Amino acid sequence: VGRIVEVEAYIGEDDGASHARFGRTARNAVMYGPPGIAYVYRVYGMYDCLNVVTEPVGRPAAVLVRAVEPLEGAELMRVARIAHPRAGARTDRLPAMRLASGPGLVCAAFGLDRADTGLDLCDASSPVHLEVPPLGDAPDVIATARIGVAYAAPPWRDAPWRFAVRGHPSVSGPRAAR
DNA sequence: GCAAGGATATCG
DNA sequence: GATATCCTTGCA
Repeated sequence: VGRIVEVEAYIGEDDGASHARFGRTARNAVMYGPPGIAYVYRVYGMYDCLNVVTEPVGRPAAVLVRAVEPLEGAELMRVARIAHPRAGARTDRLPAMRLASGPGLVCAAFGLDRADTGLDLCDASSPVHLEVPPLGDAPDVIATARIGVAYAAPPWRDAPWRFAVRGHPSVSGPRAAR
């Protein structure tokens, strides 16, 4: 169990940073389907990234889950991280708060891969699903440009569609960027 | 600062 | 069918 603390939004074929920018393909087809479904893709040949499809059928969009704060089962996440082919030599000593601090690490920690594309994340009987957290203090959320989309033309490259809990230790990237 | 590593989309 | 590129990470 974890709390999502960092995400990025990708919306429409117009979005020059989205996988849907070339239109519908075999890889991104699920983005055109109903919302609430998992879209897991592989990047750089070694990491898988979890997205939640959004928007009604026919409108390709998704939210990339970039970082999660472990709430329960952190040591199981660590085991899953160590089992990943790209695990580092220090994964066994990582602070629990950093076990899912990056889009590739979220999937590694939760044991997700591309085969999980299509899962209904709104179904509590699904192997992985979303829950609405208890109502509490409103988190302090910052908005920045999305990571790793330098290839996109403005305004998509600079659109402030990355959202993160300000100063949260589980947010991805170097401490200075959090 | 950069290599690893393979799928993806596009080009020939 | 070949090739440039990629919504990243861990180590030098």
